[in-house]
Amino acid sequence: MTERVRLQRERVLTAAVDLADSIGIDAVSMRRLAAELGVVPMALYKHVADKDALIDGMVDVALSELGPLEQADGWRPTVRRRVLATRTVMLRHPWLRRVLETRPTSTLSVLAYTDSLIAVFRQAGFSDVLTHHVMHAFGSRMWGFTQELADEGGDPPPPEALAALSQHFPNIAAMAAVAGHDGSSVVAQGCDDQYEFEFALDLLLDGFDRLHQADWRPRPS
Amino acid sequence: MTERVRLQRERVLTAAVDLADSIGIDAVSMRRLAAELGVVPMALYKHVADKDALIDGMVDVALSELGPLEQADGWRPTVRRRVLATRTVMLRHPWLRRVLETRPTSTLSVLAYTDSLIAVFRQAGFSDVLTHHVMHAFGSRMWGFTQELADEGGDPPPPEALAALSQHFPNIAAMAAVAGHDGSSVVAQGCDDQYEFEFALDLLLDGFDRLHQADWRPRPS
DNA sequence: ACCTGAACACCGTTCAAGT
DNA sequence: ACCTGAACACCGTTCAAGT
Repeated sequence: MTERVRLQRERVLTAAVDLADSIGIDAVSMRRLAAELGVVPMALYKHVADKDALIDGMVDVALSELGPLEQADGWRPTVRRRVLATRTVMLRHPWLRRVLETRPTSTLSVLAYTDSLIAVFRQAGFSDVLTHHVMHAFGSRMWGFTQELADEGGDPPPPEALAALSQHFPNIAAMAAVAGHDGSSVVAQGCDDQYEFEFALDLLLDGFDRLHQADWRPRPS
Repeated sequence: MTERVRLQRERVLTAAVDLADSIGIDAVSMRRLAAELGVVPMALYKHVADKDALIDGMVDVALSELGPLEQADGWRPTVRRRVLATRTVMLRHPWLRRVLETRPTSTLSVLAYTDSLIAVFRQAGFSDVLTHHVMHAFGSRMWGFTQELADEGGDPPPPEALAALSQHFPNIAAMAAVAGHDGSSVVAQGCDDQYEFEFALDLLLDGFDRLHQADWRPRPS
């Protein structure tokens, strides 16, 4: 009985995840989701308290694709591997980025993920204070997403717009003209997000490592 | 005539900013804003094309509180000062964080801000490639906001919830128990966001500096 | 006791009717 | 030519009526 309810709830949540994957989270409404499942909108309220609970559940479903954290070698490769694995989940569910960034409420799976990452630093001998700051500095990058600076998706801008842009914003234009690390122009095919993400990730990890090695501690006040 | 239209538009936008500041951006609707201004909802559409344009305009208004970038000393204090100044604007308009994070479209003021920051690095002799990566690594932190890891606002959790939390998530609990840099418990009064932001900012600037000093260049592929 | 259709209080935006 | 009320196509959620 409760087993059946759980299954029904799971079915609702995975349907919501699939729907968000295909039509975007903004288009996922209780009514649309109900239609997708062939039920009346109100039927959903037996499985989720309200729309907020639905989204929390969607986060749980998506994060469940992530296995438990595997700690084989040192803290640094462990964290790196973990975050990059999380990143692949984020790429699979593009709506997840905004949901995690936007909503302050933490579901159990979010807390569990954060907890397991903190554990890696602490077990590696990071002091609690340093770990605290390190996690703040990590910020949303611990979820494996880059900050989107520019449009990213959508059509490339028309040539005349590019000309106007480079006139008004020569520095942005110069950045856009930088060749990707594979030699191709960034303008042509956008940034190599994976490369940029790993660059920033390694920069952070370098910083963490350096502070840890130097036995960083807070200034006495 | 066009002057009058501009003034009217400005009035609509600043009213929207004030409204978002006081009741939150989610509660700002075309209808609510119109009511605030004592006009019929449709009247707004003479000054803004649609709600997206309204929000773009709100971003412009908020960012206009920021003066032009002042470059007196080296790149590092210049960038640091600039970002911390931007942070005060963000704190004044809490809705701005989500708007900037969420919407990929860039208004002119957003582009101008980004361009002026890029200029600082380039003029300091950062190569274009390095500047590119550095701006990506900077990410949304160039806007002066920390990533919100936890709830932040709202009521503090009840004691029994804390007990349950520390049992299931001992590492998160340990982080929460870390004393703030002024010696007070974080649990009692939340993190010192300003401190955490500057910590992360300096960590990034350290990394940028180190790469620049070492004359970093991309690996040949 | 359970289910659900209608209804409520909202949205952003279109459009035709009115001046 | 300008303005605007009504209307359209949506929301999330309540609640009472029906079985």
